Amino acid sequence: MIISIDTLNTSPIYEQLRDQIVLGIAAGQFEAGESLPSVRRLAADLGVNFHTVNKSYRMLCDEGYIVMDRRKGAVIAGEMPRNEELDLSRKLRLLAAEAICRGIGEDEFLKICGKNFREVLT
Amino acid sequence: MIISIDTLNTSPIYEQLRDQIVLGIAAGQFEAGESLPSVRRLAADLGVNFHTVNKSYRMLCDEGYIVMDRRKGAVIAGEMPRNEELDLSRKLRLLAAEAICRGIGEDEFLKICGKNFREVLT
Amino acid sequence: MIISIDTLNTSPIYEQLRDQIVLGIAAGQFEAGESLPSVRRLAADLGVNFHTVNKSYRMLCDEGYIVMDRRKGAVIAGEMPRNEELDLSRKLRLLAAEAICRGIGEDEFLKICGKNFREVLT
Amino acid sequence: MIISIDTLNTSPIYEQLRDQIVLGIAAGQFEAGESLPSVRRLAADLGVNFHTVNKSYRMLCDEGYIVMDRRKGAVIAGEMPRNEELDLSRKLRLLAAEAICRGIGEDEFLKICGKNFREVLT
DNA sequence: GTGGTCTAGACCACG
DNA sequence: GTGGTCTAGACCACA
Repeated sequence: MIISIDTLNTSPIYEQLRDQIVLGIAAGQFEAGESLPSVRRLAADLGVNFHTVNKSYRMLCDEGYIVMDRRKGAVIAGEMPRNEELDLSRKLRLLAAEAICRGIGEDEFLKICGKNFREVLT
Repeated sequence: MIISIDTLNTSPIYEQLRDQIVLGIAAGQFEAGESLPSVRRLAADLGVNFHTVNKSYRMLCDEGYIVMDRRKGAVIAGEMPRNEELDLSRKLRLLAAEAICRGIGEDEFLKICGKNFREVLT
Repeated sequence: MIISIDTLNTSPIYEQLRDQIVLGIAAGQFEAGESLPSVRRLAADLGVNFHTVNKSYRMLCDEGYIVMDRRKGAVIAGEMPRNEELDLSRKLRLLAAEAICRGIGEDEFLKICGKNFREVLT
Repeated sequence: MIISIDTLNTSPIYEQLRDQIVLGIAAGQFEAGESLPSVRRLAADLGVNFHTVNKSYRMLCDEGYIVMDRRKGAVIAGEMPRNEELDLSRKLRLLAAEAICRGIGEDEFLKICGKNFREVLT
């Protein structure tokens, strides 16, 4: 899996990392139980400090995407909890509002949603 | 329109403000050409620093939601540009990925999208 | 409130800090809503790095003892969740086992528990 | 006796092992003078490094739970010293503090203590 | 002035 | 060789 950092992006590196790994998991590029590269390894590869990668992993761990195994390092979680729908809804409403302000109707909005959903899987 | 800020929330106040105003515009609580409260007025009402409100207004202005008028202050824009689809898509893909990781399929995802779209309008 | 660090103690500084603050809250030395010293302030007072104090505060925050307020910094939480009984029980069973191995019976164990409970409040 | 280790657990394996053996001794699953499995045997059974088991045994030895016999290996100690009350009290105070913060009173705390004490013996 | 981010590098615990 | 802890210091975002 290819992970890249955009230094021009305003969002912090650890968040970019976290997002790309989530996208990778969703795309099926990682199997459940598979190990991610070690924090120091990935940090070296990306040319960032290992604390930064560590923070991403910690975040993914808190969110249930990965599990820190004492021996295998960071491992893709098997089953992920479904509780966080509230936050998904909150974010979706904001995106919907931005779309509405730009004159996008429900049908078109759903079409965009579907298109992006499928793009994740490719 | 009711705006509430949460200092416990991790997202900055100016962003919370900006988001709620966007939601308000989408819900039709403001007409095009209508004025928002003055920076100082809103700041006083919310009990926040007026620099904070100022930053929100500047943000909304940069994004095309409002225009700053020397006399009428912040005014809801008439027509808003549709350019930012790239960012909409980027955010949607991330939300889709998070949903996929939690076992939500395309149909259910679209149902959630539709539900939240309609909730904005109420 | 007096916080001290024992460099001879094997447990990490951030944990010692966390524990002492929990003891302080239980003893009523902090009111709900009261602010803790800023991370950098406390770090300077204790002669440790601010990241270390930061970690303690983050931990206390995750556990619900404090809340990070964007303006007031770290604030003692009003109501704390009661969910963590499982961990309390697990730890208690281990302590009980150690006591049993040393020939301490239930009555004496409970007497020790009560004594220490009351000592926290003083 | 059934010993299970959890590599996802944040506490080190040697400590998990040590804790479970202490619980086993308290529950009467070992007689004084009885031998524990050899370091290599237990390590193989659990699928862990034998250094890890070794460290647990050394720990138990230092604490007086077992004695290392050149022929019989690790043997459950006959009489265990009662000195460590200080540490017991320190840990109990912390648990009491956590309980107090969550609104648990002395009576309820003692009830929980008693319940867990008895559970160790079963 | 507050916390957040990031870097850099040291030492230790663990397995 | 892995992650965890701690230090030190820089810069930025926020209010």
